Formats: sequence, structure tokens, C-alpha cells
Amino acid sequence: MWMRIDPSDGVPIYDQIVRQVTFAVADGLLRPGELVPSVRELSRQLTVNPNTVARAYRQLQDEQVLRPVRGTGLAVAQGAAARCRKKRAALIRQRLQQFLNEARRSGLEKSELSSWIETEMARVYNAEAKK
Amino acid sequence: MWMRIDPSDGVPIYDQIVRQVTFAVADGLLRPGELVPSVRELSRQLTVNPNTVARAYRQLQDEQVLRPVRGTGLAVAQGAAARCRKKRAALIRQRLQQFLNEARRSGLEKSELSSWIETEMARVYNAEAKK
Amino acid sequence: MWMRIDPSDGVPIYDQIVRQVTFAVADGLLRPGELVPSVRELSRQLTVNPNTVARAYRQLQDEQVLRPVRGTGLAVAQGAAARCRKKRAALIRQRLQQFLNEARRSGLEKSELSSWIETEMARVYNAEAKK
Amino acid sequence: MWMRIDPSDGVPIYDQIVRQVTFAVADGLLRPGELVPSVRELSRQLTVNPNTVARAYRQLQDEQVLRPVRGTGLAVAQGAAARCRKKRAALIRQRLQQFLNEARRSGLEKSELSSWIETEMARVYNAEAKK
DNA sequence: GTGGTCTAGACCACC
DNA sequence: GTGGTCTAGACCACG
Repeated sequence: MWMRIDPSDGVPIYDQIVRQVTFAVADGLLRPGELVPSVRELSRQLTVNPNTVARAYRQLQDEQVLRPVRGTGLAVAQGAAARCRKKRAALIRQRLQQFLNEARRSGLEKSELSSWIETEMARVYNAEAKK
Repeated sequence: MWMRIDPSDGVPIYDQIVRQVTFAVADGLLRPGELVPSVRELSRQLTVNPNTVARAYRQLQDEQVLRPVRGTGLAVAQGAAARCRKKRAALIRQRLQQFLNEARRSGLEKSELSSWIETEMARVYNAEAKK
Repeated sequence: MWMRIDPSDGVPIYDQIVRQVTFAVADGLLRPGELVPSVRELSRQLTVNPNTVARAYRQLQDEQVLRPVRGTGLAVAQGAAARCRKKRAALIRQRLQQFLNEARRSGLEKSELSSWIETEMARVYNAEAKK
Repeated sequence: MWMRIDPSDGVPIYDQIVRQVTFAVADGLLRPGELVPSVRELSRQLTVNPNTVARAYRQLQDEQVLRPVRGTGLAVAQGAAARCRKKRAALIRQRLQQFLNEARRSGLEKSELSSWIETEMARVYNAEAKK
């Protein structure tokens, strides 16, 4: 199974599920029409309470990422891929803006910040290469 | 008064106070030995619950940024400036790493991320110039 | 086949089947003595779970709209036409009352509601004319 | 207290709460900035589980009707009145369309339907007058 | 005191 | 089997 939950991450479990499903749809890992694991099934796999999974799935329905198939389960909605890609981009951009604003408010110079970013980006993306 | 609190920012109020005092000390806006406003005084100025200010001041004492002056109040501690600069740098770096990790986990390519950062950095730092 | 099922309509599938059979009998589209499609046949035509069709047929038997013909299948019962017309009228009246009560509880004025109804009725019945 | 819940109404309790708060805001019974009863308080008044109230309040936050005031409670959001009026109108219109479509599909003539509506509307709104 | 999250377990309608 | 709703009770951060 492609999902990984960290209960002590600070970010709520239901939110981690929402994000990972969203990203999986954005990446085409889950295709429109495909059924997602049932609430009980996923709750077993993640050793998480079914209510928590249900809450995540409910939110994904509100966001039109999933649609109910009565008595059968939940399926990825038509057009969800585009929505998810948009949402992912918006999320990342928002985080980026938050970070940059905080850095600027902290009195960091643009040049200094640039060099930090360069350093850390090399580290983070090299870690990926090694892995 | 140089402090600005945004109660609907998502980040806890006590945390905003802690950060702004820390950054003020780092920038030399508050110098070692200088007295900070009393809990009641600051809570009035920021229209914030006194408990909240007290909590922030408690944390700043724990971090050796402030020290009690018996019968007088709280003053910026000796050596606080260096400590605050270090803390500020650490904070920013940590946020940067968090952001980069999240971006990478989201399947964002290094090149794409770079271009986003460039765009947003121009925006954020131009906004500063105009202001 | 005259029946149309919409699985994503919100109203349960078995209920849609029951209603459409009832209305067909009321309109004389299905005449007393006439055989209805078998459970398996109808479930294939509607691409619906056989259990669902069986449940609908069971309810229609309870309501004396269908009757079993030993070794042959289910037929429209004698006197079903009148019963179905009565049931259809009762159903519509009930929905109407529910709607009006809700509208009133929502603080809608009688005059305002009247104008809305006029507008929407024109739309709905014109759509029929065009079709 | 202005809220009335019917647990055996078929419509979910959390939904009844959402609707009644929405309508109260639409009617100006609750004004922007005003605090709504706390989760625990309302759950006591309605003899309903706090989680159920919390779920309703969460949805109202998603819909920008309520906004959190940290450590204090939930307040009616700015601009909520207009949003709620719009939502109320949309809800009623949707129900109206559903009803009219069902009536038409049932083979009801426009004139016959009109007379039914007139009769029932007189009943429903007279009931109000008497009350 | 406030809301937010999570667990546990029950009952329902639907397919 | 499926999701949806509700109750009960715990723990957390925040003001």
C-alpha cells in the first residue's frame, strides 16, 4: 500500500490521508472511476480508527475528489485529476509564500536567503538521488 | 510600539509574541538590560489576554532571552542578542527544510520548484521595496 | 424498456424502480395481468444488482401492485391501476406539503414563494414542451 | 433558545443544526461578530452529543459562516449574512425544482398541479396565521 | 473555559 | 459487504 501515516507528525491523521489521496490522484496513481480502499479496510491497514478514515473520505467527497457508489464504496470522481493537480500546486505555493514572508519579516536579506535555499535544495534533492 | 499581533494568523498569539521579541533582540531593537513592558501593560497594548503575554514571557525566560529584575520587571538578558540571532537562523532554516521536503514529497521537480521560488521571491521582496 | 435509473440521484435505486413501476401502472403503460420482466432480466437491463430489483419487486407485492403467478413470474395485480393512481397522488401531495412547510419555516413570504413557483413551473413544463 | 431539533426527522441532526444556524444568520437573528453557543453548551441544550454539534460547527466554518476565535469560541463571520441568504434561496429553489420535476415525471398536468399547489399553500400559510 | 482530534463501539440503509 | 450517523469519553493546545 502506498500510504504512510505518521500519527505524531503534528498534522492531523485525517489531513495526512486527505493529502496523500489528493496527491495520488494528481499523479495518476489513482485514476477516475477506480475504487479507493473501504473505510474499514484502510483503517485496518493504517491501524487507525475507522472514524478518522471516514472523516478524511468525507472531506474528499466535499472537495469532489471522491464520489459515493451506493452500497459499493467510494470511487475517484471524474475530473478529479485536474482538481487535485490544481490543489497540490496551490498548497505548495501557499507554503512557499508563508515561508518567504516569514523569512523577510525576520530581517533576512534576499541574497542571504537565496544562498540558504540553494544549499538546502541541494541537500534535499541529493538525499532523493542517493535513496 | 513595534509589535503587531494577528489573532487570526493561525500561529498562536503567545508564539507571535515570543518570535517578535526574539527578532527585536536579534536586530538590536531591544538591547541587553533594557526593560520590556509589563505583562499587564503589553496585554493592554495588544488587546490580548494577560495569561497569553505571561506565557510568552515565561517561555522567553526559559530561553534566557529575558531575566527577572527583582521588584522591577523583566529585562533583556546579557548575551541575548547572540542567542536570538542564532535562534532566528535556526528557525528559518528549519522552516526551509520542512518546506523543501514537503515540496519534494509532493512530486515537484527541482527545476520547477526553482522557478516557483524565483517568482515568489521577486514578489515578496518587491512588495517590501514598494512599502 | 421504459425504465430509467439514475444511481447517483440520491434516491435509492430500489425506490426508483418501485416508483416507476407504480407510475407505469397508474398510466396504463402496464396493464393488469401483464407480466413484468424477471428479476434477473431487469437487473441485466438496468445494470443493477439483482438483490436491488428483488427488493423492489418484494415491496410491490406487499403493496398489491404485483402478484406472483406460480411457475411463471410476477404479473400486475387486478385493481392495481386504481391503487397506483391513488398512491401517486398521495405521494405528490406529501412532497408538496413537505416542500411548502420547509419554505415557510425558512421565512419565505407567501407572495415571494408564489412567484418562484410560477417561474420554475414555466421552466419545467416548457422543457417538456421542447423535448 | 431558538433552535429545535427533531432526532427522528430522517434528516441528520448535524444537518438540522447547520440549517438552523444558517437561517438564523440569514434572518439577522445572529449578527456577524456575535458568538454562537459553545459546543458543550449547545450540546447540553439540545441533549445531543458534543461531537454532533462540533461536526455541524465545523461544516459552518468550511462554509465561512462561522470563524474561530482562538480560546474563546466561534463567531459569526463577516459577510456571512449575505452568504446565508444566498444559500437559503438556493436550497429552497433546489427543493422546488426537485418537486416540480417529480410531479411532471409522474404525469401530472400543469393545470392540475397548479390547483393542488394553491390548495396546499392556503392550508400551510393559514396554519401560520392561526398560530 | 474554548475548539480540535482521536478512539471505541453501536445502529442504520443500501447493494 | 459498503458508507453514514450518533454516542461516549479521552487528551491536547490555546486564552
